[in-house]
Amino acid sequence: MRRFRGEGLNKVDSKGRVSIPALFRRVIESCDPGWTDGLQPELVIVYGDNRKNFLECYTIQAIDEVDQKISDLPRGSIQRKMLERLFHGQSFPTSVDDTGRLVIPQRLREKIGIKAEAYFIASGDTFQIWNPETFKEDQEKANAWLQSLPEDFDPLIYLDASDRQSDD
Amino acid sequence: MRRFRGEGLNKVDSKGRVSIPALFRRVIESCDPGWTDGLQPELVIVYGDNRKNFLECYTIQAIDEVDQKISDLPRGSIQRKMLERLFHGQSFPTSVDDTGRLVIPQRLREKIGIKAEAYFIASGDTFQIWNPETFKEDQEKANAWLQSLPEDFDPLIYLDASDRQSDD
DNA sequence: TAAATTCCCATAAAATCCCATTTTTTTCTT
DNA sequence: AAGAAAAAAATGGGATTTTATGGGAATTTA
Repeated sequence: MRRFRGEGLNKVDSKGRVSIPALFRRVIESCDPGWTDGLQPELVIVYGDNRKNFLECYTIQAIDEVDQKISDLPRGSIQRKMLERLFHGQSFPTSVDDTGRLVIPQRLREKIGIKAEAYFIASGDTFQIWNPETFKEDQEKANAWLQSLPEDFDPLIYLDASDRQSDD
Repeated sequence: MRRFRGEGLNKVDSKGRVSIPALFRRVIESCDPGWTDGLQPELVIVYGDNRKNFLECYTIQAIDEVDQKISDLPRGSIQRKMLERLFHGQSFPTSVDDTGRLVIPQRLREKIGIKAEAYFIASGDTFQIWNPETFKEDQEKANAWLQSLPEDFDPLIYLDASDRQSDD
């Protein structure tokens, strides 16, 4: 499973078009089982969680995994209903055009307050699209929190804390 | 099996006509084995479950699967009778017209309280048609529930809860 | 024959496609 | 190592196509 890595700031034009950082495109392509050179690689934008002020972009492989897990949940359960709404209803399937751009529909741009520029940041097997201002604020909060920690604190300690009982 | 994805709000005119979101049409077409370019793709509206205040729309493939499962049940069983009534009796076969619209009969519009607008939302291999107001209320309940959870709660945790017992 | 339904056509807005230009990055050459 | 050439990435704009929607005529239904 290839992972996204990196960040980028690109312009959004009046039609909502924005270039996807080239490195991200390589991942989107390789994680779309139906993609082959010349085609437009597909992806899915999930936007329904109101507590998040960014768009979360899933590769086809990543969203397929989510879909599979959802269908493993009991029919009629509240969890399943909620996740179906979020991932099936409040999501937008789209593709990367032949110039490497994505079109973010008006409604989604408004939702996260994007106007002239969009900030991209990798997040494991998804990447996020933010209003640059919003991201900056969020980042400052994160920095403040880091600052509150002892001088010699190393975030990597979290890694050792998570027991190596995993399943991958 | 192609899945529906996305949502949309469209106008309903005095004749009961309403555009089906274009992305949904692609799925309806590809899931109708008898469909070919130029024809009107078919689908089935199931409306009998009184606990649900929306219409559930099945592709031909999806309804065929349901029919198959029903016919696997023992004849005369209460379960079979109930499902036959719901899916065979209280359902309405129809098709998408050449302008991408569906006609919702008067009776069904009244059942779910649709007047000037209809809200569409994907739900796996079916999609639902709601009165926009009704959906909003329902969604607010879901949001309230989300809000009641810890700040950093991630709905995805439900996914991980379902054991990695899969077969892929 | 009145009401409802279907068919046909029209149009504005939005989304998509196609092509061109500018920037940036990489490669090649001296 | 500097500069030139080439390749890749980012961006801009116009033309074309698709959507969503409205309305009237023809047809069917009750």
